[in-house]
Amino acid sequence: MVVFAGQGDARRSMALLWRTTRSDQARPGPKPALSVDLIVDTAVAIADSEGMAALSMRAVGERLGRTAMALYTYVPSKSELVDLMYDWALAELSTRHDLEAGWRAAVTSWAREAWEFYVRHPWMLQVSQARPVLGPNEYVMIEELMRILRETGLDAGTLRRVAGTLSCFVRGAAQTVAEARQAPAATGLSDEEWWYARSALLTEVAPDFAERFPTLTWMEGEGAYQAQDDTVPYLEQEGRDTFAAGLVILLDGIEAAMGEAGG
Amino acid sequence: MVVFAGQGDARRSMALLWRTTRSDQARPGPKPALSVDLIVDTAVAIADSEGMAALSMRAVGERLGRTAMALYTYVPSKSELVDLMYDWALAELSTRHDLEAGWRAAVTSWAREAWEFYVRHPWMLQVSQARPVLGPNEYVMIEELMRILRETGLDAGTLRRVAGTLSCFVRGAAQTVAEARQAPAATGLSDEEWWYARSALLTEVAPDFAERFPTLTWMEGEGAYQAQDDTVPYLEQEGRDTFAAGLVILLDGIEAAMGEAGG
DNA sequence: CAAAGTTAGTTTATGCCGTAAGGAGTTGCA
DNA sequence: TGCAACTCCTTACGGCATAAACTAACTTTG
Repeated sequence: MVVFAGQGDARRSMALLWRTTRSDQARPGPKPALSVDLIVDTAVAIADSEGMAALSMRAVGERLGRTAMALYTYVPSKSELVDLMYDWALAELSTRHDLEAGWRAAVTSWAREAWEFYVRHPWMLQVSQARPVLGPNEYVMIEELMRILRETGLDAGTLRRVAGTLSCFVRGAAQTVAEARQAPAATGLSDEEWWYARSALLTEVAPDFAERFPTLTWMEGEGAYQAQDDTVPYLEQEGRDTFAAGLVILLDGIEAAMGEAGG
Repeated sequence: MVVFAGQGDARRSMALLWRTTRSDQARPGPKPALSVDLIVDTAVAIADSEGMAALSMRAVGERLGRTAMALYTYVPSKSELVDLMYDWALAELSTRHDLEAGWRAAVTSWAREAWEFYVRHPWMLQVSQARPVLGPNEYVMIEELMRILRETGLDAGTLRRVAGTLSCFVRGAAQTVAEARQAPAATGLSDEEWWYARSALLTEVAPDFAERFPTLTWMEGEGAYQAQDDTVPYLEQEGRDTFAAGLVILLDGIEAAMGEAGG
């Protein structure tokens, strides 16, 4: 019997994720002033508003009027805290998309919701996906997508691949917009200011741009990079636009796969 | 006339990216023992083999037999170094995909190459996409994809959205596999060991798994999560698999869009 | 009721990080 | 010869996660 390194820690972190420990019975020592839930909530608030880079044990502790070390009574390490944040945030996703209007509408609503969720919590995209956290809400999210996709009649293996493709796309599309939103605050420049300054430098540094990049120059001329709506920052418009179009492309592709499989 | 914050730095970083500074003329002071290229090369080597987290100015300096501070003579800051690494690495992508066999084959080869590239340089995926680096090789990469896609006959706006969708998907799919590759080294556990330990804990912590997640349980039973090839780690197989299937789905979706547009 | 044991939270310290500041040594040009 | 420009170093600051040792609060046991 092999005992894997860190298995004891794994047990503790799974217990935290699935909340299987009972803490109602009286225990010696001072009453805890904090709780895991409170710490996770606070950490999520920091990551939402100031980004993952600003999330430190000190910062969380400070918001709660404690030192960084105080948190270690509740949570084994920062990485466990991030795992808890990850699963905790996923709880806000809805679990029952309507299948009345068909799988296409349901997938669309699942994807839109997930996209908005990631844009709202951009730090989620920085948590590694391999070796998933395996918390309850992550399973709920996957189960929900699979439940919808099963309506297509595709076999289980194809379903897994389709779901993976959708997830990759939604995450990727959300990341672009999330980064676009953070950029102005991070650099102190609006999209327009930034682009104005950069494009001036670009013609300075690459005066032969049009010859080197003819297709891009053509697209620029066709107005492919023109803002439609002046009230929304350009990069955000482009991101939303790409997501909407990409989703249709994917759904059409899935329908094609159903046709081939005789679904 | 507004002068934007950081524009002076922006000029220097653009000059570094596009290599428009000449250093051949004699200058006072000791001969530089290092060079921007050498530093960028070394930094890329570290990020490739040990991950972005292991990339520090001290680490780069040490490999070159210098202190961290020595690098600041060549490169203004770590974030500029990362920008240089980003564009430098992109240079290895090929610029002339064959269009003889049609756009589908060309897009497939572009996507495969990009996917392999990102898996080889996973740290690339951690460099923000909004406010792009705007180096020469980044433009080459986009130009090449657009050149291929233009064969579809779609309008410029649609092209932009299709290209964005493809990029999101390729990046997302590559990220999954890149993380899967790093996981065993990071945790000291193979996929199988890890899964074995975790699934034991999972039944402990969620004995009612089958009722809570019926679709996932069904898929498991159908063998959707079964490894096909014992010589390749499971997560990597799944990632490759998803990428291949997703690409076909996307291409079919693009064809559908061409049909609608009468292309 | 007192001693013992457990727990929450603190302070302190270690070894990382990016990088500012200032100094030492090297080189080309006046 | 001297100055200015240049490379590279040491030192230092404030940040980070977290280990270790401590205090103080509380329950349980004798």
